[in-house]
Amino acid sequence: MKKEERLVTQITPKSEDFSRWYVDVIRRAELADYAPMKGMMVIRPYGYAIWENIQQLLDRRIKASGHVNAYFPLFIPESFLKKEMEHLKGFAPEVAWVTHGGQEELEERLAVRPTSEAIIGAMYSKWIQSWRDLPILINQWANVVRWEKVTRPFLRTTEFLWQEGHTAHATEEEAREETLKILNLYREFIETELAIPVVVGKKTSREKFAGALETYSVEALMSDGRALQMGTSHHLGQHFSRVFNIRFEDSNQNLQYVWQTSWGVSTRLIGAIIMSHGDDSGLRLPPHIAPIQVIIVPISIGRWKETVLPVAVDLERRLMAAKIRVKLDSREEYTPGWKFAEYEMRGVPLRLEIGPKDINQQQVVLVRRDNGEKLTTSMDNLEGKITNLLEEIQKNMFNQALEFQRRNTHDVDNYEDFKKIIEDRRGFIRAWWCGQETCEESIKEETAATIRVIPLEKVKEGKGNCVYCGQLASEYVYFARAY
RNA sequence: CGGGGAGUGGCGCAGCCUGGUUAGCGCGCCUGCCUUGGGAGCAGGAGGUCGUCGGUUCAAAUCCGAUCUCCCCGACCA
Repeated sequence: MKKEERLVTQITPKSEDFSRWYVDVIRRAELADYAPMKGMMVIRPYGYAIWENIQQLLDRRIKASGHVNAYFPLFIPESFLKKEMEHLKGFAPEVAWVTHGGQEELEERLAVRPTSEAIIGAMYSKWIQSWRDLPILINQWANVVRWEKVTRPFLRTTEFLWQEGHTAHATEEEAREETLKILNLYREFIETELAIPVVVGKKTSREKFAGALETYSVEALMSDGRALQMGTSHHLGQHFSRVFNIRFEDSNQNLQYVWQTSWGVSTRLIGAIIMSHGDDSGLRLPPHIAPIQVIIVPISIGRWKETVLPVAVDLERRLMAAKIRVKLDSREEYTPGWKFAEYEMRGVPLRLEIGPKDINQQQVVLVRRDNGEKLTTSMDNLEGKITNLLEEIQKNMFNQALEFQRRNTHDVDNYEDFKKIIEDRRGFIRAWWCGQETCEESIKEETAATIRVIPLEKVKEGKGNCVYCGQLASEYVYFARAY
């Protein structure tokens, strides 16, 4: 959209200042607001509705793959957290502690969970005795607290909402299979429902979760060229089962430690939706998760209340019956033009305009948020047409994002190009890496880019020279500056 | 946590350097009239202990100190 045509003027243009644009969108679209405590935000109804849709669509998948939901305590005794040292070290700097109960000082401090491996591990040791008790496939929807130094709405807040899955298995193979199964579930969910293309793969040991054997992640490229980790799936090995003593007797009467996994996605996904799809006019929401999929704006001219409004009400009823999330904005105090701009900013995928002219012709005007296309269509089988159109918008948004990701993924074979691209254009950079942490570290220091993933699906076969040290390398990996 | 910038009605800002009596402007909000196919117009009106705490002074939005919060750039994380 050209500058002079911009109707949404309360938002800083994306090209001018991405960070301000991001915060403007969040506040103007009323997704969230800053709370009076550092790093904390209130998720407002419109933003929470998006989260509820995300929850619903993901929860369905989690359950369909054999998991069940449960709820564990918010507090974790310090001694539990201390059992796995690597885990403790990873989280210690950002744990909030409860030291008093009312006036009385506690015997033992309680951590406000930064994640629940410890408390869940402690419970699993009580629940698991036999191979017949396995696998345990539990998920919980919860809030966690991490005292981060730098915060940003949805991307990194002191408290955030997420789901965390925690499973226990009899064998390592089974645990690894579960880890990858969830990784794929996340990929499919994010691409299908959030319309965000991702790359999936394994984290380097430097980037893996504190206490995990292996960490896998789902990464996406935001429209400013920086990468965002959208979800992680960890193969925990037996680290936690050994310290929490989670043992079972197998069918050969041998006592064994279980193999575990944990995995999660958070309200950060909302940040990813904003940054992947948003434009200068504000949000663009994929239809699958949009709280309002269709906004009906009656054109209020003359005796519109007697002529236009009843038809609009009827259309709303019809679309609702067809399970479309529709809203009719019949407020008199705002002009149609104002409403057009307002719902564009809020990212509503489809606008339905209906005025006196349309009623004479038995038609409506539909305007797509994804590409601005305006089409006139008859009212016959409008439910069916809109249902199809929403699906088309969903797919188109994914394709637009995929096209962006492709254009901003660069294969490089020398460090000079690497530095130049990271500096000028950002995006994903794919290059050979020798596997040494020193190269990874040096690249990070010199370019601020990190290895996002070692992709599961090989991009290139064979071997090449490490982009940093030049030694023979067998991993072709994704680099990017990340959030 | 280091470097830079900023907090003034709901939002965006001016005023501060060079203290001075009723703290302005645009948008928004309220009332009325009139309008309504891309954020209408006119008239009237409400709303601010100038982030917070302390200090200097006859006098502080303005000067000094502390503190909190936000934004940007760097080291850690969903």
